[in-house]
Amino acid sequence: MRKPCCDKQDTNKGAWSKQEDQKLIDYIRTHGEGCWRTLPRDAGLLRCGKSCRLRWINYLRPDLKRGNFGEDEDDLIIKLHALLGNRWSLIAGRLPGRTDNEVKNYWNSHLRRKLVNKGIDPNNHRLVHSLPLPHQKREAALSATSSGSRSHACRPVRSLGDNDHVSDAGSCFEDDTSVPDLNLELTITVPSPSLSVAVEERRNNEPTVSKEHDFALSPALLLFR
DNA sequence: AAAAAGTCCAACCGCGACAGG
DNA sequence: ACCTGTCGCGGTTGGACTTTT
Repeated sequence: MRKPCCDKQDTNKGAWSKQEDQKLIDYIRTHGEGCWRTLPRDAGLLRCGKSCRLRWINYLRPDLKRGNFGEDEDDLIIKLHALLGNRWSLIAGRLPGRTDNEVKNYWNSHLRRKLVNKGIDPNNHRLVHSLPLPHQKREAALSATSSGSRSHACRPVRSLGDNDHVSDAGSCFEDDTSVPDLNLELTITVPSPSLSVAVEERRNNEPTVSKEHDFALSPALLLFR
């Protein structure tokens, strides 16, 4: 049995108050991020570290770009999802000012439906052969929302066997029914330091089976660099 | 106008990865 | 090599808000 991450009886849960936000902001401004475990106590917050981290990353960080997603961001998310699956942190990493939670929510509430309406299966980004009839569209769209069929989204097909072979890139584009117009080189222009680091690490070290790294040398993804 | 249904999003939970002892 | 603590991620939930009936 795993220990709880913190002493739950002494922590607040639910929505954050303005005072709590301010305490967290003030503390991080002074001391920087890090050591989420001790931060709540040091900052005088009755929250668990996880909760503080989440609040900061998803809501309080000064570099967050809030507001509606643009068409270009939509396209980019769809393309990255086709490539990476539900690895929201990686996808968000390509969208400056967006968080993984925000991207995930946006995908589940908007983009899934958008794809379904275009006759594309959001799970594997392939064209659905029999497009829904107009009266069926709404039903299909609804069933694709987060509250409809929660989860079961696309994971890139991988064969992580003993040799750690990765086949992410081809997973969603294996046949002619996949989304045909992906042009990652044109769309993605700003190299991510973190991704570059990941790739460099992978080059310098022994291969490891790691969530951060296992896609890094995928041929298609090397286009990002 | 009110109830029901649908949507959105902040926050929580559980798990895996990883570092350090 | 194993254990433990911490962090980060993705899945899921709860409830506020909006739209439809």
